[in-house]
Amino acid sequence: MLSFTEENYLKTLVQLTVFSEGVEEVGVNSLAKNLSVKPATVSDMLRKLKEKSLVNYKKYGKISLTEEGKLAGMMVVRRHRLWETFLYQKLDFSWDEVHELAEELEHVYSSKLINGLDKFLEFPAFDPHGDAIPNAKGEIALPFRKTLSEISIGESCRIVAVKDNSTDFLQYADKIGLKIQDVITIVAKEDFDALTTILIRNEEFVVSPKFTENIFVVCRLCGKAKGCSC
Amino acid sequence: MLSFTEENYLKTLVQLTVFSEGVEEVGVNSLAKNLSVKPATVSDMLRKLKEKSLVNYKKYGKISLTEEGKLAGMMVVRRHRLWETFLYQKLDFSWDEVHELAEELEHVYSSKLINGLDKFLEFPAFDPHGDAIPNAKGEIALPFRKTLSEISIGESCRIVAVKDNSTDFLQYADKIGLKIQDVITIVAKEDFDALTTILIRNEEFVVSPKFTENIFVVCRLCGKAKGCSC
DNA sequence: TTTAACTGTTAGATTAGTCTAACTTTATTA
DNA sequence: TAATAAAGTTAGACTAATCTAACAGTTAAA
Ligand SMILES: [Mn+2]
Ligand SMILES: [Mn+2]
Ligand SMILES: [Mn+2]
Ligand SMILES: [Mn+2]
Repeated sequence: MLSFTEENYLKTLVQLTVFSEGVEEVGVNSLAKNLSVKPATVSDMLRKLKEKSLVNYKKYGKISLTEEGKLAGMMVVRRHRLWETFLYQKLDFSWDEVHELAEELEHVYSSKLINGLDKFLEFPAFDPHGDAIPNAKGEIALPFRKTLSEISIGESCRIVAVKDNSTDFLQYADKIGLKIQDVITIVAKEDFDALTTILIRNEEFVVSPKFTENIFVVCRLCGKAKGCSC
Repeated sequence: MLSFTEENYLKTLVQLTVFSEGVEEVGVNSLAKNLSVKPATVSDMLRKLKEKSLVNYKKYGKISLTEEGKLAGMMVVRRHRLWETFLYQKLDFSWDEVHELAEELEHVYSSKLINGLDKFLEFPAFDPHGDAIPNAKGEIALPFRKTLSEISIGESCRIVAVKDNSTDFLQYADKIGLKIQDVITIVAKEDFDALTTILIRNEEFVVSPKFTENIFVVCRLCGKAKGCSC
């Protein structure tokens, strides 16, 4: 049995490695920052997680997940995203309200519950933020995606997900009418401060790099992020 | 904010007083037994609950809930029973599977979640075990009910709820085909050991007092437990 | 290559919730 | 009423998760 806290460490490690293209291991400070605890606390906990064969790690070394740890972390992500989908689809929560509650619900462990929920929702592929939901085996389709900040002037793309799940960001996105699957065109971009003018449904908005870096997009025609020849 | 543990103390106090006809206060030992902890632990916790004005209590005295404590305890019961209903109605859990999971889900606090769930389930009045669900204000219709053990030979009654929520008991009830709203007739009862022969849907079963004391019934015609003149 | 900056570890303290063992108060029974 | 039993409290200890402060190891710069 894993405690809430252990599960949070594993989930965060999944986010920091599995979901971070090209990153296989992290340091104590980075993990501590992402968990909002002090490095000393992480050092301690790592001993316990290593004891349970959930992480690969040695003193002063880098941290990575074992297969077992990765699976456990993936299951937390699965539960989180299924609950978000439930709240959004069935209880009429908005996409900026679901994350906080899912942080708690994700720790209620029961395969029967979570697989029942999956079936009840008719096996959704994505959560309300456009993130893929791992299946019962902990497998997930890791998509190649660009961020909106990588798109050039004059080009169009399709929003598939958001990186930031914070209330602030999501409510701002709502305010300018942005939705998953929308098409965005880059109208202009300042070299100086990267302020970008975008076009959504015939309306223009000036947005910051903080915004454009938080939006995942693919080619609006073929759905690919890399090697698209449309 | 109340911790899981504090919520469990309050919920148990509600069960031991509010839901126990004629009982207004309990002792440390009884509370300890019901929470599966030692009396010393309860003594400690009572200081904290008193500090927060959730219980009335003084050293070596009896324990009762304040209005505030009662409301908080009722909300835990509300969450518990709504989750049981959700699992039973929407995720196809059987009535002997829901209790354990609801013990965890009941501690996820969010009015929006719980009132949303209530609405989604179309404001159910009873949980799968026949127990009334408190409303959003913590109010509940406390029914007068007898236990099956109080019914005389030759009389019939209608099952409205079960007292025991344990897997063992509920699976046994399933095995003999017992369901909420069934009509039961007392065929015979031994003075010696209170073994009782009952009739459900034209089948006879011999059951123990442990069983008959765990079944709540009312008059099969008027639905009353007391003062029925049918 | 030596120092400075950064990264990570350890020691000691704290809090919540629990326990056992010893003690105190209240209730019951002889 | 005095002895005994039952109920309840307190002291001291433990675990998990956290912190701060001091220390140690690693990396990068001067
Ligand atoms: Mn989320
Ligand atoms: Mn999400
Ligand atoms: Mn229950
Ligand atoms: Mn129930």
